[in-house]
Amino acid sequence: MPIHIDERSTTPIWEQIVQQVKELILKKVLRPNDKLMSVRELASALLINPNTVSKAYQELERQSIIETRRGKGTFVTEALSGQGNEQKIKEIRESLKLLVMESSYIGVSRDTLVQWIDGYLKEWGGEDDVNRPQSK
Amino acid sequence: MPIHIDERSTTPIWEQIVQQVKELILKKVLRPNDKLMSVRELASALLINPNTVSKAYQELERQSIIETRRGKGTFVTEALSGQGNEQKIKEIRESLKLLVMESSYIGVSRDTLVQWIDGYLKEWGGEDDVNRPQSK
Amino acid sequence: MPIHIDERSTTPIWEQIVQQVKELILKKVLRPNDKLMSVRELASALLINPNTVSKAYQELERQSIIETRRGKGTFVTEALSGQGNEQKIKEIRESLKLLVMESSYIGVSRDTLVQWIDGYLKEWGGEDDVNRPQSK
Amino acid sequence: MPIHIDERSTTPIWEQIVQQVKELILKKVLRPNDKLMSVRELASALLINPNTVSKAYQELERQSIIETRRGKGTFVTEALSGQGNEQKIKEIRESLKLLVMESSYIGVSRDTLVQWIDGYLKEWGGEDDVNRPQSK
DNA sequence: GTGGTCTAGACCACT
DNA sequence: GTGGTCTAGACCACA
Repeated sequence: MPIHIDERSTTPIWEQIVQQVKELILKKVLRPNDKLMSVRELASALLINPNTVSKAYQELERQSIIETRRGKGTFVTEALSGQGNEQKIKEIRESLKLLVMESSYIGVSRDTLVQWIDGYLKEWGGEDDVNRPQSK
Repeated sequence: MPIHIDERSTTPIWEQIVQQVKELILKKVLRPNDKLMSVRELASALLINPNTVSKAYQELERQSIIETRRGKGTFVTEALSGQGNEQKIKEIRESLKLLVMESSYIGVSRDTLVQWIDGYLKEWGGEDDVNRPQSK
Repeated sequence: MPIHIDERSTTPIWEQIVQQVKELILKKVLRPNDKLMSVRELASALLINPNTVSKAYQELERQSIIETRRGKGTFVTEALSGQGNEQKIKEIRESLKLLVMESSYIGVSRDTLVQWIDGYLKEWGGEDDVNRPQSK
Repeated sequence: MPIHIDERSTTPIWEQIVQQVKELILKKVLRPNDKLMSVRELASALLINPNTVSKAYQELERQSIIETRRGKGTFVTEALSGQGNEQKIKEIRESLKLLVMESSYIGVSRDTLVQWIDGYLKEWGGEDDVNRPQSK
């Protein structure tokens, strides 16, 4: 569970953790029912405040990506909901819009963007529906 | 120059203004040498503090997107240089990565993303007609 | 971290701070990873508004001279990259031109100018000793 | 008397005029007792407000670089004072300090600076004491 | 505790 | 009229 923090980054540490856990799951380094490091373990490993890790875990739980089983620890949830969270989609579209705008300004072409997207998807496992193992 | 602020959003007001001005330029509603609303005008139109507008304008100027002429007002810059800002590209790639991650989780396919991108680019298209009518 | 403000000067306070911080770094009074005074501390020390200090710090960060770590404070950046900023060079040449013009008018010779330059460079010299004593 | 204004520049127009007049004198395009264009002439030539030209001329007069002879016009003064205006010297030293600081940051060497200085002096007429014709 | 954002209102230089 | 700067004081997220 290799997570590393960039202290300089402007994105909050707890958010960096959230993002990296998600990435580890997409990359299948972490799989459903795998146990995460405890809050204290991870905090001391990263040399940060346990509160910060806790906040990250809470956010991940809120997104139903992990779940805590009392007395046992924190685990990756079984199935990742592919339910079209409308709110989330809106956010993604908004982010994408800004991203395409910025790309336009500095001269990054459409095709380059698409290439980058494909690059990431390939890196994380190829199949188009990696995130919905039960369907199909 | 229709700008509107989302008070609830977590992104700072000044940044919302920056983004929307950029969008207006991409959409060619604002064209090179066009005058922006004055700091005071825009501030009272949006019911926000002039300082906030000022900060937005200063950031836009820093990015060479607009320029202020003393005592005259603020204007859209002549040409948008496509200088390959490496730092900026890094940021875009990072954002894109997160965005693709989120998309995977929520079940948004690669093709949908590409469609969205093409949609935005088309919307800002290259036509040279002044103030494209929103209808059509 | 001795900074002092000239209230009479026409150059903005925030810019005076920027300049003096830069000077302190060149003089090696401040070194990479050193922590700057907090916005509030410096503001109350200088009897100015925290916003003004903040603006100075933000400008220094924009120039990659310092960096802020959330909730921790503001620190001197590791390495000063000598990236050949063309725009900046143009500005320097312009300033230098004016300066030489003024010098000519007032009867300051070329050699005097060169002496002054050497004086400054020597003052900020390359020695690696921490906090060079002003005495000696 | 070729003067041109950069509307985009952040330095005030009146100051641009002051600088360029000084430069023209150093370059000997304008010589002692030469008549300057009238305020109105110059203003309409530059498409700017006469007040702005007036302000520039006032500043030049304040520095004893030009003088107005009532009913006759404005003229370049006879001899340029080489008196070591202490205040002015202080200002020059301060500017030079900042300039050298900035140069250090972006990696412009001492020798480059000296070359630039020599370049300007040569451009304006070579002799070291161009500005004090009466001595020697 | 840290820095980031915003408001309210003031003054200034430039045109 | 324009934008730039500063003050006073408030609230927020982050650690």
